[in-house]
Amino acid sequence: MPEAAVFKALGHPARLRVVHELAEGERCVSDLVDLTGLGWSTVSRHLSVLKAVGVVADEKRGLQIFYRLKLPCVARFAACLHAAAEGQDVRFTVERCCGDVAPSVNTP
Amino acid sequence: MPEAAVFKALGHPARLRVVHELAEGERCVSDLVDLTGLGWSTVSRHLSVLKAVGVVADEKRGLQIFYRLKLPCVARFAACLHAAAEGQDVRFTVERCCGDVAPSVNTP
DNA sequence: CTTGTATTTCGCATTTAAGCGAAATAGTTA
DNA sequence: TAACTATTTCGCTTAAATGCGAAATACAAG
Repeated sequence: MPEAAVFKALGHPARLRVVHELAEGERCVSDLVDLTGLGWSTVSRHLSVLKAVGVVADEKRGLQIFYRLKLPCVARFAACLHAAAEGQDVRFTVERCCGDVAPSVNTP
Repeated sequence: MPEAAVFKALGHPARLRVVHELAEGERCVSDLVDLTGLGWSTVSRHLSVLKAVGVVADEKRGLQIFYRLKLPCVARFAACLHAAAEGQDVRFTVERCCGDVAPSVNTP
């Protein structure tokens, strides 16, 4: 059951917030420190957890390290759960499981 | 970030195995004890975790309590992750986010 | 009403995760 | 090369999760 590690990595509020933020685009560590309100070392550890299971990737450019979302399906699934929690519904076609997709949310 | 609790609940090998098993159909607790090889009290606790976040539901019928998967999208997402881990791809159309769907797996 | 079956709750020991600040690292700019 | 910036690693403390067996609960069958 190796994919349990992915769920586990996402099962922390701060890490999930980071994933949502990265769904909007690349961010450097200091952005994510601001976003979460946690300490540098803590954020760094969270990022290493996400990276270890392949959810994010990092790339050094200039002085900073930029993180990006490697598995977009994670953000879609999170939206699905969020909609389910609100009694709403999400309809979309997944052309490529972990690639781009055009989601839409509707009330039931 | 309330959906983090769902990810957290799924982020344990035994619970994820249970979810996969329930994707095949209803099971009673003793089935899941056999499946996981864990003790009754441990399985019961895992089930209560899954139930608390709305991933499964239980129903007492006769002498036993049957558990069923309440959020099918969980099983689909797990299949997506599994495929991604193997370098494969899953294509499907989600008509209803947490309802039935016809998935298909292909090599890239 | 007593017994038996299926499951959950409790209490405890062990392991694992979270968070922080200090120190280390790596690469940049002066 | 020295100082600076961005980030990670280390060491530590505290909190939470895991697993078990024993006891409790619920309820059906005799």
